[in-house]
Amino acid sequence: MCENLRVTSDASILHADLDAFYASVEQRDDPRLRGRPVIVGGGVVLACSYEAKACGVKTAMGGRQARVLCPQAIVVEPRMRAYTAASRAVFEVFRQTTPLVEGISIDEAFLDVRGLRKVSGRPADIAAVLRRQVREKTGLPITVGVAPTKFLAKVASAVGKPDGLIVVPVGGELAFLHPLAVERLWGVGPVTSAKLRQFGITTVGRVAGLGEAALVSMLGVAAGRHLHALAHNRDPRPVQAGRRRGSIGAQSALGRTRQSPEAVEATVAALADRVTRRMRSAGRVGRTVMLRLRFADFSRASRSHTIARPTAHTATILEAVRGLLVQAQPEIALRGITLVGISVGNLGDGRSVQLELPFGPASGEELDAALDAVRERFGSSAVTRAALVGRAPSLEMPLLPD
DNA sequence: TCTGGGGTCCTAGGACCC
DNA sequence: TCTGGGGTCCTAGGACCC
Repeated sequence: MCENLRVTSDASILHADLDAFYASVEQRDDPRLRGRPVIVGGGVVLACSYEAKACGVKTAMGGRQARVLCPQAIVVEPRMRAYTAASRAVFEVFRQTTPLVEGISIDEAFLDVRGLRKVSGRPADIAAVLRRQVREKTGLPITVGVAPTKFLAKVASAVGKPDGLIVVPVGGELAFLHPLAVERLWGVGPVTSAKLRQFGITTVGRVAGLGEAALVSMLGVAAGRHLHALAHNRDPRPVQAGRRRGSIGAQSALGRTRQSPEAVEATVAALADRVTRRMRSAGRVGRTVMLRLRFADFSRASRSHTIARPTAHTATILEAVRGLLVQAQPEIALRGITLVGISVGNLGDGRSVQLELPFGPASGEELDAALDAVRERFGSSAVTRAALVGRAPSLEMPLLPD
């Protein structure tokens, strides 16, 4: 019970983050692009090389603005397959370093190297080797931050970019953190940043100087507590290997010309097909179907529906989406739709069932008794997960082939 | 050529249940 | 008959991340 209280005094978490990932893959694969400003994506900048960043180009910037800032930039179409392959190769290097790898996105991950000291050396040495191996095996530059917490490791890698290694010295965490701008805190975007700056709070140190209550009153309970903890470098989250995502979705921009209802319907059908294919190949099923819309004025809306049984069946998902589309029709007619997306959440693995047992309220002891009863009846591997949902016991059991 | 294509987490209100 | 606490699930919206 007390093992979670173990204190990590060592900087043993690595945050590894590929630099300008898509653009770096393009420069690696086409020598003519090396040393030159490269922009991936025409309508919107998906990624840009450091040469383009030097002109002021940023990720997610409109393509036209990017070209004004950097007229000499070479614009290339994204090649998602190449990026996926490159990502796989990099993650292979991560997993050879330690089994405790938590992928965050296509181009970054946390690695827990605690306990590898005898085998592989200090975390700083492990990080140096990791960077060299990624460069040798994939030809890509990567930045690594090393710190005692996930959050601080991520801050360190951001500060160390590009192609760098930053080790936050033990005992020097707050000295490193406090001079940084508030925007470095995970979870501070444009809205929160504006609120904080309104009160003259521009650095992490100023946030740390505020009481938790003051932050909560400014930003709400969750965000206030979160920021208060981060500003003091309190982040107890462990590196979790094998985390699975909670939803699968796809979306499609429709452009600004008015779409007929039939055209929208056809796009939605294609999206449902794409999403359910991906679900099936990932072996996932889901219950909550969400329709996302964006309108001509860039406002957004969403509609969702939860179906009784989890599924990855295209026709079932599409039927639910059609229903949502009908619901949203008045808004679409009024405001003009420019983007449509669907996603399926509440994902399960399709190989197990959740049982919420029809008795309760339950205590931990009653849950244990229920577990024993099920194991006696179905075998010791029958229950893969047991938890109290509220006061009622919930068991997860593998779905037996029939 | 104004704005891509994925995701996560939190909040708040209402329906519903005991 | 009236009032209440405590809880879950669903829905919609919003902020944020890469």
